Amino acid sequence: MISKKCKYAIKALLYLAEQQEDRSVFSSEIAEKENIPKKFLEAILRDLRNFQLVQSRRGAHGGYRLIKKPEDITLVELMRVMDGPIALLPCVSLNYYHSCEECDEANCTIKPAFEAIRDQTLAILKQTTIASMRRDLL
Amino acid sequence: MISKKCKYAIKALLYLAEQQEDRSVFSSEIAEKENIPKKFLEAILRDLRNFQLVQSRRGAHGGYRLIKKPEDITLVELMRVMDGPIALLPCVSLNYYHSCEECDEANCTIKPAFEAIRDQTLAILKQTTIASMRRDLL
DNA sequence: ATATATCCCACCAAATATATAGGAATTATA
DNA sequence: TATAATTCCTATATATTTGGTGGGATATAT
Repeated sequence: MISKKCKYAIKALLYLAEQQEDRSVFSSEIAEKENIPKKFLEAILRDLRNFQLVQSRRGAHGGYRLIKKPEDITLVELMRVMDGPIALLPCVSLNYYHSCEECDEANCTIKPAFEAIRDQTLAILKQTTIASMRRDLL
Repeated sequence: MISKKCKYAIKALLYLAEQQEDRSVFSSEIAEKENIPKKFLEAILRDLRNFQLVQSRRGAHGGYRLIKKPEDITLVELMRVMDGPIALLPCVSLNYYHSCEECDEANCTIKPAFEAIRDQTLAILKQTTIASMRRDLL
């Protein structure tokens, strides 16, 4: 399962992707339209800004807009920054590796299987982008 | 990520699969060899027994043994009983479906993408079995 | 100035993950 | 039949993660 945080992030990005070019959107508008708790969404948008996916502007007429092309925002990237590793075991994670502690990694019997699963999972998740999920283009 | 519970379950089943036919193994032996907390492992083995994967016997000369063929124990089955849904969203889960509450499911824009991901993920996880992970057969 | 938005920090409750403790029930065997 | 060894069961403990909320500082347009 992805976290609600990640799901909200996807929905927020989709909402931004569906706007006219150069239109900024308030977090309150996204929160209302997508049914996302306002304060929680603010924190998520801040994250998305820190990860260089959206741009923000304060004050009256402020808001958020995409700064990365929807077709370049992959689900795998989003899941990694919001939820962490894609891999099913810490010891086979490409971006969040750490040892399993309780097992002898060199002789770990389940590692090869989980590496294969990781690679196949990554292939799937890289295909899905914000652009590919746009409701108005389905 | 899978939980430690699920990882321990996989390792315990693998250990059992590697024994001579009809040899029962104590939980204490598995715990020691696989570096799994003893009491935690007991609870996991009880679960595995309830799910009809292993058979247990009490008292002296008791222990556990597999009652399902290693090639018939798939990772997908194990992950489901230990950790719950495979799907990334509750609304696309085949075995643990529940609605997302905050969204209008009929018009949900991200659902189709996550259904596709679910199907591809299931295909991968069904291929991996306890038999396919046996260290002595690699 | 004022209204409006984002930004930031601290906190919080509930759920989940990861166990541990203590002892009851069962079984083989001396 | 006493004993030792093992599983079985319930309750409890602790840490981490998840999913938020509150208050107010900061920036911006008018």
